[in-house]
Amino acid sequence: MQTLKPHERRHLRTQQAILDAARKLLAEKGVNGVSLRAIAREIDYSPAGLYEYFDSKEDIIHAVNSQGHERLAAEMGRVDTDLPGPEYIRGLGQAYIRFARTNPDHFMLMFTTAPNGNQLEQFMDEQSSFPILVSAIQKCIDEGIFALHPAGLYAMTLIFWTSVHGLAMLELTQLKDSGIDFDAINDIIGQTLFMGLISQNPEFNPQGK
Amino acid sequence: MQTLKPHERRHLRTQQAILDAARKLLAEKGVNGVSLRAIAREIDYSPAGLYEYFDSKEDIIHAVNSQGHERLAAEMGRVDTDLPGPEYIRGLGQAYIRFARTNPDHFMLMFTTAPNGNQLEQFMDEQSSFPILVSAIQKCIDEGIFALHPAGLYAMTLIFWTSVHGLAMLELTQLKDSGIDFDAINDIIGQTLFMGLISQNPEFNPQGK
DNA sequence: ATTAAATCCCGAACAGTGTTTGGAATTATA
DNA sequence: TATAATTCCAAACACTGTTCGGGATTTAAT
Repeated sequence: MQTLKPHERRHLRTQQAILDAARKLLAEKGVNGVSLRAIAREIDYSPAGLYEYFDSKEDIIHAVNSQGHERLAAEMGRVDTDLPGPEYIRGLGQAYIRFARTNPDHFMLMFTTAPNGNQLEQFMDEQSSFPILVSAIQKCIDEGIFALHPAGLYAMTLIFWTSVHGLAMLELTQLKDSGIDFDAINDIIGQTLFMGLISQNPEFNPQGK
Repeated sequence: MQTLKPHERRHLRTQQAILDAARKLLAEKGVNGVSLRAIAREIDYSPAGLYEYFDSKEDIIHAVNSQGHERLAAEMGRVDTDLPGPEYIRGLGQAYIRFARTNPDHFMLMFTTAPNGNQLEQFMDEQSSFPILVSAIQKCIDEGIFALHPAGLYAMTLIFWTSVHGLAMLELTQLKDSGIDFDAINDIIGQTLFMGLISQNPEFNPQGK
């Protein structure tokens, strides 16, 4: 009973083909290019045929977003975990922004669609981008660089996440084509947050700059 | 020649009626509720009639967004400018988040639509939210709390803007209904950025906490 | 092997969308 | 008073997500 029946494997494979086509259209034609008819054309189906695999277009989008978060987490997972806490966080932030820059439409879709109930818990709990960032903050605490903030570890993680997320969003929307060096800004923000958290640590106060 | 002709005033008034109807629908029915037919129905026009006042729906949305930025700037303008720099910045951040929370769909639309060429310059230059925040940072510099960062005043402003913007975006999307106290997080972020910038100021290093 | 059931897939249609066209009615200009 | 500009709309077009009905095909049960 461990292995799936043939028609179940085909079903899963077709589902994935639909998601792949949707992601391809998203990258090539933008959000408006992702229509059921375009997806169906891409994989040699009729529009009505897709409803055998997803109940609605919204479900397809949610599934695409879910896999998008997995990809984002995978990118962040490629950062060397042996790096010192500060440099690890920096690497994670760069990976986050690089993902947004490489997949702008996918990133925008992921973070403009409200999650689907349990999708929130999945995002916070499972092997996702947030827990990875949490572990990086914990690492800095373990190394004695940060003190555990009274508001808790998650609050400390949100400090970094909101900052890098806001920067990524603005780069893709309001400040697009502004000529701003977002990588430099990202470093400055990271540096500032760092000094801010270090200065709140009574056990760790290196003199000088 | 200073005063407009009657039909020009009517034209402007109808244009504004279209934008008001669009904003009303946006607030009441969400983004998908803003259709040309719904707008036309709201102001007793036919869908085709709207094209006498705007060339496309995209133009209407851009105009709505432009007025949205004016409203956001107006909200931030109500913060007492006589407050000390730090508290002034805090008030601006709270106004920003409050606007996003009060007009979620409008805020999302404003910051998910790429600006329209000169719309970017208008946003950076005119009496908009960004220059207001810039003045707040300048105030902290004038008060000797911050040192001017080598990357410039705008970069320093971006530090605060991206953080509060990212927090507002996450509150409306990924972390909606998460139960997180975003006002508390906002204070923590502001506090952390503060300590970070102060610690980079050689002229200002108050001992103790 | 034969029957019953589940799955797969699509043509056609429906209500909705933004947009264009052509012309009728109104208003402004000469 | 004649001409031109402006205002407004019914109708149609191409597109969207979705539903329905039924014809194949594949699976499960007898």
